[in-house]
Amino acid sequence: MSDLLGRLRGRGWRMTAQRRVVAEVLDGEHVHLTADEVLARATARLPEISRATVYNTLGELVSLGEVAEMSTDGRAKRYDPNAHRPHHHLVCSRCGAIRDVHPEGDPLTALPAAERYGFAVDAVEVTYRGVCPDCARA
Amino acid sequence: MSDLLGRLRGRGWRMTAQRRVVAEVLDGEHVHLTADEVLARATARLPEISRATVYNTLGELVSLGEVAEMSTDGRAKRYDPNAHRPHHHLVCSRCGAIRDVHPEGDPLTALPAAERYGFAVDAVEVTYRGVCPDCARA
DNA sequence: ATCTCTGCAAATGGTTTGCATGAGA
DNA sequence: TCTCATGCAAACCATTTGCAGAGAT
Repeated sequence: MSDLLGRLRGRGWRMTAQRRVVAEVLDGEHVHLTADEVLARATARLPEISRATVYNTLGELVSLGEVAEMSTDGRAKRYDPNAHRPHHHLVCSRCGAIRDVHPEGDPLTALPAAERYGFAVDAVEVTYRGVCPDCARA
Repeated sequence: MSDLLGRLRGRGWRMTAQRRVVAEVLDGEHVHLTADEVLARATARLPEISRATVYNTLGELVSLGEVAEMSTDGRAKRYDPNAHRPHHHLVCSRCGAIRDVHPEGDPLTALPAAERYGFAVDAVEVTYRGVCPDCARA
């Protein structure tokens, strides 16, 4: 729990039952749910929530900068509530498990000026891929 | 030109007019086309090529390891023919322009063992984001 | 009271698939 | 010849949108 709801309230975000449930479902560490998974968990707590509302709310949280969209693997986008603290991702190539990681050093400095093509670089996304302990054991 | 076709022929890849055109369209440096763009350029050279064939062929090139799929931004996947030489991407946040870049040092070493959660890490994808010179000027 | 969020359902965009035909090795 | 790639169209999946009504501030 990293108090996503508290932060949202502090920003004067309009609160409704649906929006609260989406934020609750999303809050935590190492959480990377798809929109569909968010809908499923939200429906469990509040049956009268609709798919469109989940998408609307996710989109809003993303544009508020409170949730980050990961377009990592094939199909559906995943939503990561840890947008306020920069981190990277470690993904299992077999089962798709995802962990948040914090590399040492500033990844931006790894790109030499000669390789910047005149871009003003201000962010970097890093995804490490490998096999998780559970899959390695099996 | 990095001779994608030559490599494919060398691997005994079944050659047809359609497959050759897709490979030709894709070959080069800093090429990151969507399936739709590949179809458009392929159609210009060979009108009787179909969308399904483009998708089939792209999928096959990806599973052969000759082309890499980038799931970077929002909508459509992009296809990168430089899969044989590891590199990262530099993307313009405004216009979406993409360049291939080659950071110094091994990016894999940037992830401390204590942050690996027991994973056997074997690859890393890096996307730098910033504003390209053209957009900065405007 | 006002402003907007919500639900429904239909539309959209990207990608995949089934099947009969036709071309490669 | 025998296999497999192709084309067409329909299916699919994730996501977006229009609209009328309910709900929050």
